[in-house]
Amino acid sequence: MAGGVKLKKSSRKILDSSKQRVTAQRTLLLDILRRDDEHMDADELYRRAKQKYPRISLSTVYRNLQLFKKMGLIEERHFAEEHHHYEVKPTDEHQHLFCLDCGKVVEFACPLSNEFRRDIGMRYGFEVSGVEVRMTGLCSECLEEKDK
Amino acid sequence: MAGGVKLKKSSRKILDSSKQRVTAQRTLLLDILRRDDEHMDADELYRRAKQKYPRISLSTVYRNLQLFKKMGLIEERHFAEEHHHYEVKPTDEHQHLFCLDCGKVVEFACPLSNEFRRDIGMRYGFEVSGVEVRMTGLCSECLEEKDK
DNA sequence: ATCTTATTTGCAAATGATTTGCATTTTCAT
DNA sequence: ATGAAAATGCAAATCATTTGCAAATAAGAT
Repeated sequence: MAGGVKLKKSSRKILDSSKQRVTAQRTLLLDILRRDDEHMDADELYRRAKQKYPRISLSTVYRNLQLFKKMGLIEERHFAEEHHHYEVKPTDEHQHLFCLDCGKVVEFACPLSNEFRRDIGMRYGFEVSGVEVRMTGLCSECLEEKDK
Repeated sequence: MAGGVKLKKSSRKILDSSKQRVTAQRTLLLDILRRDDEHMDADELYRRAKQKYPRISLSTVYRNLQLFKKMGLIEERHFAEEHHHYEVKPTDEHQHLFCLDCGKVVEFACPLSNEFRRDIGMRYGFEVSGVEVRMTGLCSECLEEKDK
């Protein structure tokens, strides 16, 4: 198996079929985001992109993040820090739980959120398009750590 | 009834009894936050404080917001923007719904969140201390606006 | 009421994340 | 292949927030 990790559809194709210009940098960035799907921040993405394409600039990273966001490919998350994190738009909705001590982020499914969305939307006359649930606390490891 | 708007307990007392130094600036800032309880950002708080105390500096605002946060008096909200909003810690938990078009923020009660918190905490071995639900969408007015 | 010292303040400069202007390069439809 | 429109890299700008430092002030001891 030559090549690398597989992606269902090549990032090139995604870009091409949404009539966005296909540049090496843009394709690479989308590849990384789709392959290493974590909660990456702009700088981390930049560092990873540089490994393959050392001349890439941070502005290009930011500009493409904006584009992917507009295209609906990724979502921007506002965690407790001052910078943002991005993740490929999940087909299966999931929410975040994170540890205030070690910063670990756990994703969890939240089947209630749809029901919920409808209920709240109705009540306030909103057409709700997104639900985000963030829980914070201490993970088991950090709790143990504390008990010492 | 002379004076102004009433606060259950004076901000001065709150500060004093938690052995924080009571300065004019600090008291004023806490007063404003408690009185005009909205989702204020640092700059808005600064502007309002300057009306009473024109010499106050923005750093003082930021430094005291940090302090109030540590004291558990206020909470920092990370909305979609690049700056933060603050609100007096609500005794009754509530969540946020907001309009992507006009920016309006609606608070709603979310009785489910406690049930929820326990369930998720259990499942992942977390001791969950905070739940935040953010819904985004379009409010009725902006929806109408669109239909024109 | 005054002295003493640690804290807080205001200001200006620093920082960190993100954006922008511009000259150059690249893509893509012709 | 050619040219207009869009994307890139770089450096400088911007925006929110933080920090260093000297001067001002609060609170406890005298």
